[in-house]
Amino acid sequence: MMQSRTHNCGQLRAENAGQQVTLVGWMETVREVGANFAFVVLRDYYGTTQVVIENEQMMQIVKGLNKESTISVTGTVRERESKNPKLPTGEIEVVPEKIEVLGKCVHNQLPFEINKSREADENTRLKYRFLDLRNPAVKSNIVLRCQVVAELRRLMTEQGFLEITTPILTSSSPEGARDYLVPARNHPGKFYALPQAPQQFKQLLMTSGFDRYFQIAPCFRDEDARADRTPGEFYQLDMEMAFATQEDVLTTLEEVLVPVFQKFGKYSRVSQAPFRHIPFNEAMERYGSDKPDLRIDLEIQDISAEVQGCGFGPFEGSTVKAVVVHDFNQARKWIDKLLADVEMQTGNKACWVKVDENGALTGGVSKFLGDCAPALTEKLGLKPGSFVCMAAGKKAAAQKTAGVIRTLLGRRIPGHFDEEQYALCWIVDFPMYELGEESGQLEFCHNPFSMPQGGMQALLDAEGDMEKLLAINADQYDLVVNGYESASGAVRNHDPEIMVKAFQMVGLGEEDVKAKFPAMYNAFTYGAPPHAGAAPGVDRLIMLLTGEESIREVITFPMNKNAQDLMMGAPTTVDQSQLDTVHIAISEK
RNA sequence: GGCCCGGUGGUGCAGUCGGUUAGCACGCCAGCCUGUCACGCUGGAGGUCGACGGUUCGAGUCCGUUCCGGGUCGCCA
Repeated sequence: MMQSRTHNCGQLRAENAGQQVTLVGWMETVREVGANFAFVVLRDYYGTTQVVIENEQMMQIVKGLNKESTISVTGTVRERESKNPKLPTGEIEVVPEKIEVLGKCVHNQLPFEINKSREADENTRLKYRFLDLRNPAVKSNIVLRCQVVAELRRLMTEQGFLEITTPILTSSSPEGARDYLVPARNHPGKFYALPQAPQQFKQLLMTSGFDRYFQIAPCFRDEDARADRTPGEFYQLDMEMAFATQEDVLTTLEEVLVPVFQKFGKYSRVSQAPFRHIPFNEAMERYGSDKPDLRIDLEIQDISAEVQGCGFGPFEGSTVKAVVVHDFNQARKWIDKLLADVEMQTGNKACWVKVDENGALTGGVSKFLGDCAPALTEKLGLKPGSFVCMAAGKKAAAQKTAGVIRTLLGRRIPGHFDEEQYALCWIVDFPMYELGEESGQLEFCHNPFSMPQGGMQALLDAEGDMEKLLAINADQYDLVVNGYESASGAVRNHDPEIMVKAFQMVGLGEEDVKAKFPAMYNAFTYGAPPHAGAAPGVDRLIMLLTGEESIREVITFPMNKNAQDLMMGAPTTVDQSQLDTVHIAISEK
């Protein structure tokens, strides 16, 4: 029977000297400094405490154990002869009378050293995640995550929101990401789907009269990973408000998020509410992205008019965007790296010119731009030492490429990136429709749940006029923090007639609405409240708070890029009998 | 699926122009050490250099193919 601990390993101080204590934990290191004389560092969740070994009996026990074994140490607290001011428990040590082995580590060679696990190969870390998490530096992100989630719940609840859980086994939704499917045993050939988001359920809750809903909601999407996007599953602070406007939602979220960034953030500077509102089109023009990093002070300028007719093929008839940096003194090699990185990240080529000491264009594509040099100099405010990086193409491609140029230049050239802060903004007025890249047809830009600005009248006015349709905006908004999309939301379309009309614009009709969203459409015909909501991503929020660049650092048991859980071995094959039960046959190919 | 980067003892890395026995740090093992705390000192074990094929007198190094990982584009209503 294990003896209960009297203290934890982060607790004992000089005033405890003389007390009889029992500590438990992992044997982190053994420093042998003499015959039958050694220091053992005992580690638990709370901290570390030094145990001093002074006799042969204790030495025998310790030497028979591998590091990372769990032990119980009962003994006397003693003030240290040589104190360590760097450690909270550095004033004392425990002189053991009894050491009990609780759980042996039978491996004398660990896959990595616990305190340096962050440097180890990621696959190894993920396979041995339980060891990786013993590292306090790894564990602290998860602890912070728990605290943030608790705080989010507290703040939401304080504002009158109810946390309501919604089904995990539900029906496949026809749009959006790929679904994770679960075969239905009792219904051969039919499938449940895991929810990509509780979108329809929360809107149904609004029609049920729950005024303010939230949920720390698991969401499942079968899409490929990124550094900031875990494959498979992630969590959102999903919320929705009845009889609410866009401003009601934004204000509510500002009241929740500002304190969280202030309390838990790595940086002390946080944008104060109300955050800047940037219309989508303006964001694309000035920053080349709908998730601009406002810590970078560079902006994109349009030089399409200035470079027309200069004779440089790629610029003719194209939209041309430029980012200018003054007092530029990087070498050619640096510029080549920049261009290569832009091409890698966007698939589009960028080009450049510099301004020499006489104010003339030089280098890069300067020989093509001679005729328009005065116009460019005027437009961009060029002066000796200026560097201009340009992107050309269709409007959207040029904007996007220039956006990457802006980010890379801003981060690489000193003086343009004020990193240590949280710069928050709302991107608003997203277009309702867009032209499909492949189809060339009108499509919903984001999702069909959003209310078009101007409602039914706007749709009627624009009907049949592609230009006007493309100009219709939705009451849809994203929260952007330091260049990351951190939340997405909208004022929903709660009116079945407007919903049908909105679908008609993309060549669909009432039957399609009913087929795709049967429950919601039906519910809305029974008197629906206008409602609006949003869903901040929890994982990304924790990433921002901790300053981690990989989302896997803030997930307790993450999968790798290929959506495999290396620790559990998922996904796995299953017995034929299990397959038979759910009516699944595996094809050979 | 495309593109970029990487793969060298348990871990992290170096390895020049293709040339002797593949080097360093940490970890591991043994010995020494009574105040360490990134303990120190001495010695030792541990590697089919991701895999296959090619060029060559000779390949960790060059070429081709392939596998694996990360990043990115597509994708993510």
